[in-house]
Amino acid sequence: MSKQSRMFKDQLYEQFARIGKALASPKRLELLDLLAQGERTVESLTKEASLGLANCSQHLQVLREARLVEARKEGLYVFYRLADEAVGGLWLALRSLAERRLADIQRVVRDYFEVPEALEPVGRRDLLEWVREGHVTLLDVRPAEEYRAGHIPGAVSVPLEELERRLAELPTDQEIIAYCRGPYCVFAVHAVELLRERGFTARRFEEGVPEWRVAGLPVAVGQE
Amino acid sequence: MSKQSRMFKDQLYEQFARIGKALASPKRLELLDLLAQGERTVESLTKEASLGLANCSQHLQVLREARLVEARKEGLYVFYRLADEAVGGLWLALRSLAERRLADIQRVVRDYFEVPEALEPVGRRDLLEWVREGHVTLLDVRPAEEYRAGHIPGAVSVPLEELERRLAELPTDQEIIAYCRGPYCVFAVHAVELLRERGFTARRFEEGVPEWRVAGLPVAVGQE
DNA sequence: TATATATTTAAGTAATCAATTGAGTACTTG
DNA sequence: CAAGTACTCAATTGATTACTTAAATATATA
Repeated sequence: MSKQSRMFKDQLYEQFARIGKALASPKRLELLDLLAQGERTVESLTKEASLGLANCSQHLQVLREARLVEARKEGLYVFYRLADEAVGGLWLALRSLAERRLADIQRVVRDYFEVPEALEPVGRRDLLEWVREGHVTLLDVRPAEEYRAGHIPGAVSVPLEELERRLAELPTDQEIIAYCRGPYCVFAVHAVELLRERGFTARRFEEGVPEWRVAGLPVAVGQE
Repeated sequence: MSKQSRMFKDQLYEQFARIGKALASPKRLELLDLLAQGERTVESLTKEASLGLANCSQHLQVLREARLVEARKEGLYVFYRLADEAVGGLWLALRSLAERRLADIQRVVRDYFEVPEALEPVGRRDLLEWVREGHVTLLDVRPAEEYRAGHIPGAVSVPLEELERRLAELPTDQEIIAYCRGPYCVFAVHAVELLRERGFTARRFEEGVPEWRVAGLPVAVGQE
């Protein structure tokens, strides 16, 4: 092989590896996962991911240099967001490959979730239809900010924190389907537990908005 | 957030990062790219990727620990292959995101390829049909081994190395479409150059078998 | 059984990376 | 303009990583 051709390949794969390197840290993946819910400030990411502020900022720089995220400044705050819908897609592809191939993940999840729930998985199309026809109430239990950044059409926002004192708003004669950030988020699990304790019929929808978006389904933004 | 929940998340993202870390080295990405063409021995990967033998073996171990590749032993040789079709998919997703977001890639490619070719891109479905109806000759110019491991249905194998002395086998009254490993492989570019010099009508199809496979299109295996 | 080949493993070194600390910058509010 | 807040930058630490060389293992062949 020619020296030139080797140089070309080295440069090329070096570039591809910029993305790979950005994906090589658990904390950066957690940040990407959070950003897949919508844009957030550094401070809020810091708290949610249990990072030091400087450390978080540096991880975000790494993601930015790989062009996976972008930032905008508004007053004191810097809001970071995914640079492209395909970034969320890549993250989900990585996650789904890991789920399938790494037995340790299933072990970790089982140890923590231990929720046999036994709910038949809800299909996405079915869900949309049920909601549109008013047969079920779809509950988004994430923080209100994330709901505003994007939610499943027809969903009602009741953040987990407010759920207990807003139970009166919910129907007792209809099934409630709760969702949150995705399969590894516990918000919806807790919501379903609470709802069942209080006599509601409730179950969990395991997917989140990023999965929904990547599947090409409509995502609503803004207030209810 | 509870300490337990933090521990869960740390363990979970740690697992996802196993895949990310495996993708964090240019040489490993090059190995994945080669393996996407079909299984290969360590020695052959070593040469193709310009690596030291021990170094190559170690990179392959890293990929194996991330469960991205698998190995089988046959006599003296160890053959590595992608562990799962989704691994090829993930690699192509990463590559395509990089192509779109990293301006440096376009620069590197332009500097090296400088082939204005001006060929209208051939659609995949069209290509299949033309080949089936005998309107064009589809030429696979990769090493014969890679052809056997998987090729576009209807393609004829003439490795670039053998092309010059096998020109007589090719039609002069029909367009020849050459393809190789994918958009960054130069085999097909050189093949088209040679063919045109010798009076054939030829152009390049930029995709390779991995792209074809991931798109869900049929891939033929074995001899012609 | 001796020898050759393909691969892995071990040990060592230089480079890179994650996280922390403390200082510095940019912006807002009183 | 002074004080506070959000964020970034620089310097340091310890840990991980890439690559090399040399030795070890496994299989085939003479």
